[in-house]
Amino acid sequence: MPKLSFKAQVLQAREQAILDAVVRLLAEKGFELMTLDEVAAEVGIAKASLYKHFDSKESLAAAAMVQLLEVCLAELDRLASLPGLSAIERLHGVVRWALNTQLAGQMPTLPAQNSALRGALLADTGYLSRLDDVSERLGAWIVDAQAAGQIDARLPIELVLFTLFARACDPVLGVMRATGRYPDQTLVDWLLHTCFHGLAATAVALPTAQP
Amino acid sequence: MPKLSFKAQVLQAREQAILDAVVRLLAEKGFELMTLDEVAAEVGIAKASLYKHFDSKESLAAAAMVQLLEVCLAELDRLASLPGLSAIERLHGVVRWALNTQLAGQMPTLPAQNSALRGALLADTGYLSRLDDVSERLGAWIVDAQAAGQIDARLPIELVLFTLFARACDPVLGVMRATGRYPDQTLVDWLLHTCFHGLAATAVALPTAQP
DNA sequence: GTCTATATGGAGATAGAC
DNA sequence: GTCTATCTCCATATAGAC
Repeated sequence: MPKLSFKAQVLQAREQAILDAVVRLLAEKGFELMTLDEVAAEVGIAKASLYKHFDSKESLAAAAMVQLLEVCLAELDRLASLPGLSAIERLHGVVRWALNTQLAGQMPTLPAQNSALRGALLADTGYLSRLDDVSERLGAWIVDAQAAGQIDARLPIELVLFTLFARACDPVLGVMRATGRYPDQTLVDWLLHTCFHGLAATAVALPTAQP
Repeated sequence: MPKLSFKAQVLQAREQAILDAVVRLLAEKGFELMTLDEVAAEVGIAKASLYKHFDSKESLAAAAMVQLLEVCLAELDRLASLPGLSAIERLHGVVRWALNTQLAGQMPTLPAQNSALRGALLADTGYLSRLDDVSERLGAWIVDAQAAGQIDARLPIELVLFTLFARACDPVLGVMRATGRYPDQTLVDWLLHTCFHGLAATAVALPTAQP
């Protein structure tokens, strides 16, 4: 790739700072309640300057979602590269990563059916292609796990996939955390357990807290 | 109770129509995107007239949420009155009712942590007392189900309770429905199954579609 | 209580100097 | 590209006649 001038590097770093702030604010307040004034304030630039980097609030949020998917894809790469993991163990790893990302305040909730953001995302090919990529790779693991008798083969792949997406932003984590009664990693273990084994009593051991 | 004059009855019917519209719009678009113009249009009255019935958008939404909790309490009454049901069967019944309510477009999503609605709800004693009521009654069933070995006794009651609330508005239902590939009741059965038994393969039979 | 008309404020987006 | 200042729209909320 071409060498970037110092100025271009500064510019890119600023854009990165903007996207980080947007991801955080999307996770904290959601698209509707996030204001560009807040974004500008958090980055430390003028609101008007945001428009030199992005066309609109929607495109700004879409770029942030693309960045999140990139981070997700990197995690999928990491899990895929770990030797000796079964398909279900990789899926556990993804959910654990997602819940920890949520704990870190960096997991936006899924855009509601009616949000203005939804339309922008569906029109953004960069977003869609990465979403497809994530779905394809998770889908393959789901198929493998079903073949291995680890995921219920009576459930359609897409149901499993959407459920994993939904659990990544499960509001239960935030509400339970707000009680202040349990360590973060215990909550992650519990949610991981209820995601794959439900609320019913089972012979399955609860996962023990992992970093 | 005192007999209502005809005029008072008309007034009460109008308030009921308003609350129904608000519940529907809250379910469809959420609090932030719901506008009072829409509410007024749907009811067929002028926007200003809404303010003769309710002080603000927040109090209007809070009244709608109270109404939803009333419907929920009535369903809890109904399930409690059915003879011969075990605690877990009653909990299944509640989740099934919630999912069907969501299918009917009458289940608003939980207010986000940061929403202006949240503050209004936490300040509304009518809402809080009914929420406590629902929580108490579900909590008792959860304790019973844990004692009977039907709900995992290693999970705190509040975790189970919050999970049930979250599953009532699970976005997976709407997304799966949008694919148009599966009958509504099949989706309800699947979500009921994943709520209590998770995504993992089990020896448990899938629930068969119920009305 | 219901209406039409209006006030008010907030947030996305733009203008134009530097 | 960044800034200050401004425009514009839209949604909540209110005024005042009937």
